[in-house]
Amino acid sequence: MSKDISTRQQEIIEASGKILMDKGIKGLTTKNLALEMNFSESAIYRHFNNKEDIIILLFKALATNIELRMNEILMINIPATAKLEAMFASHWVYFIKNPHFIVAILSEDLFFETNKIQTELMQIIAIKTRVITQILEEGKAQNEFRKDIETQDLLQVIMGCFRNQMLQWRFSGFAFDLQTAGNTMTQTIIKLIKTND
Amino acid sequence: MSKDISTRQQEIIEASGKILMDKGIKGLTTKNLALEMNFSESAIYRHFNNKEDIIILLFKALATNIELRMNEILMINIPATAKLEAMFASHWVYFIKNPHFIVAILSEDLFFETNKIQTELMQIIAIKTRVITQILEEGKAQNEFRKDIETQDLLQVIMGCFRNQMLQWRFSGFAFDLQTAGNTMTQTIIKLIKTND
DNA sequence: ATTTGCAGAGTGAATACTCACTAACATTTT
DNA sequence: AAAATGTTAGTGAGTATTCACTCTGCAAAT
Repeated sequence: MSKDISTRQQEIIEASGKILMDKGIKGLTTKNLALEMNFSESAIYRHFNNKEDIIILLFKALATNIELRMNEILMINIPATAKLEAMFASHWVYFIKNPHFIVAILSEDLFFETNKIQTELMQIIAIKTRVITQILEEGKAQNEFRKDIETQDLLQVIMGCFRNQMLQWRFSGFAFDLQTAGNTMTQTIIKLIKTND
Repeated sequence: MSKDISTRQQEIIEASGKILMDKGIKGLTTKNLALEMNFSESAIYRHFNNKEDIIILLFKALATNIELRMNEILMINIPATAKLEAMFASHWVYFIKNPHFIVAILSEDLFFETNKIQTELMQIIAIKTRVITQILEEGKAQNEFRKDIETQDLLQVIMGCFRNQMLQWRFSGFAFDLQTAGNTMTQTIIKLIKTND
């Protein structure tokens, strides 16, 4: 139960990511994992106690990355609107590079698989909630965003739109340009929530 | 391959619904289904060719119901805003009564299971798209909704918010009052998309 | 000499589905 | 009315397959 991730563990969660992309959550089996790693099924258990731990490490990597990127954006001294744009843009870039995370994060079935996984996914949602809430409050304070709607409610709209965008991309088989579609969505949201001129 | 649904088939898809609620999509096995029906596993196959057909019939029932309810709302002679409210309200009532459909509809894994199921789910999305688009266009024509955002983009926002609301309800274990939360969400959306006074 | 990384063969449990057969009932023929 | 025939809805045992995971042993690195 060491906390450091070995290179082999890293390789295994990368292979898991590749499988998620190619065959979806149902394809993420020990057999396919061994096949992808070019070693036997039993070799997996030299590096992980069980399959759940692999998935948890995968989510931990995502959570760490999101937290890092988001905190960076929060610290820059720019208007809230620009922060919102930067936040979305950062996500599109990251998910285009790592689309397997979308497969994992959108799987409701995975969410209900075990308590540990559920906790890990909640953690990611909590991070996003915190960041968006902060940006919204900031924007309201600076008179960038309308104040006639509760921050809580605006948050739901933004989270919903974001998830919907990812879902559509995944359903399309990652066919369309997420960056373009994502930016359109971002501008739509900004139009909706900004103060009236 | 008769088109009419027998009472026994009806009972089976109802049992499927109950299982979806109690044990989620992973619990929907032939074993559990037989247990719920108080007969043997093999008896299932007297009424359905395979498990897929059960799920498809389940979705067909949902699609038929949505289409019926939505068309009814579209025909009433009320403002587009009221239609949007009525549409959402109708959904909350229906899903509170039939929460198992939420489990089914939110399962991405089910979506990617087979082509037939995918087609069936797409059908439901298509119906919703058509209805919301029509309401939005109507609202724009009547100067109820803002015209500076493409209908297509507003549609995405609404669909995203709706799905998000259902997802939260499901994640909470159907704990909170969907009607109250749903109405708040509806009012938020209306505030966002209505023309400025 | 011990640990590490792996292979190979295996485990039990679960999965959807099939098979031969049966009891109860309905319809048709005698 | 009685017998023959067919249908419907069920059983219980069994199928092949897949799943996550384990046990034993071996070779190479430390």
